[in-house]
Amino acid sequence: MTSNLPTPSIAHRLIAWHADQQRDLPWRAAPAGQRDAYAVWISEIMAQQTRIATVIDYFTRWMARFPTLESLAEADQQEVLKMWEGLGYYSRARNLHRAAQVVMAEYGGEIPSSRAELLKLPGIGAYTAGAILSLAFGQAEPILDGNVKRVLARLWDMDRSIDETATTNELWRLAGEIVRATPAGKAGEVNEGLMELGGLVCTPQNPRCLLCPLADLCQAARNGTQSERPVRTPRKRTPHYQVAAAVIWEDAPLQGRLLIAQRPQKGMLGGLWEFPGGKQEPEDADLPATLRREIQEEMAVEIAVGAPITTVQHAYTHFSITLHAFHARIVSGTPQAIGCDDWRWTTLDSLDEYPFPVTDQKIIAVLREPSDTLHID
DNA sequence: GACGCGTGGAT
DNA sequence: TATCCAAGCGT
Repeated sequence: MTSNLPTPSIAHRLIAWHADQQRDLPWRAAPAGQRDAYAVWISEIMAQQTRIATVIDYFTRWMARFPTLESLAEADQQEVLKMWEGLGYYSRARNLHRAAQVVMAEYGGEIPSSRAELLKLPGIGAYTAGAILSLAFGQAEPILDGNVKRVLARLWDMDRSIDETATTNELWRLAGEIVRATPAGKAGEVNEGLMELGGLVCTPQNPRCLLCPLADLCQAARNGTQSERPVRTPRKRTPHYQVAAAVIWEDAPLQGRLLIAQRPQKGMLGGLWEFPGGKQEPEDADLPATLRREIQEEMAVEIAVGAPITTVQHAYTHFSITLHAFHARIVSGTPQAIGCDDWRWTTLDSLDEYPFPVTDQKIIAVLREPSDTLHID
């Protein structure tokens, strides 16, 4: 399925190209291979499934607030999630926080420098382990992320989907061959060069093959199949749901305190706060009925639903929603944390202290708009 | 192996 | 406007 390519030449060219073309990013203060392991770790976790342009500001703020692994381990989880607010995939932040505490307790605060030990830490998988080992500790360990998959799938013009396990194994093997053909101490530069090449030149659409240092070796370029590589397994269509959220006022609408609930640690948006509510089910006559049912189940109170506030459209990766927010008040009962981890009465101003998903942030923005239209009936 | 897990930029 | 999907990991 693959022809042999000169891996020492690939490594050599990647080192030269990387030295000349790599971007100036805040986590690249030191040369690849001798960076602070904590900074490498944070940047790699943030960059998972996330665009670099988005990561830059989050990384800078994070390192200002949690400059050391110890400062992260000692922080409150709510503050960690607040720093992650808006980045998505919040288990990354929860795992990072837990792993920092493990490293403090088990390794005296020193990030381990072996693959086996790194893989034990929550949130560190094969890719992140390889990145830390090569970029921080200079070890000749391979990495395989989306960029490297794409570059290698084109170099070897692979016609099997890169999402299949067999293909992934083959790609890991090739990434290992390249990094082992690298001069001592240069593995970080080669690994980062592969990623950077994928990010700047060997892009998913319209690859800049004329600028590629490996163009004459590339089997996809030779065969004219760049736009067909890598082969991906098509994903399923995403369903759409109607979701209702209640802004429950302790006193009158837009006055005094309102009720927020903390989502369970496990599952979607775990540990974040929200306006209580949920998905509309077939038995719900309308969205106010959805709200009354959900909040009775989650917090054991009966509510009266008032005027609509706003509607938010949002597309997640695997489904999309229309979120309808309503004013509401409690008719009977006192809130209990049943379907949520915790709940609070808070003022509109102090909502900033809590981490919220972007959908609820949009509701908050509307509540803060000076407006005469937010009456309850 | 398949699925759950967020967000926003590009096209 | 709709669709894709970016430096993956855990279950």
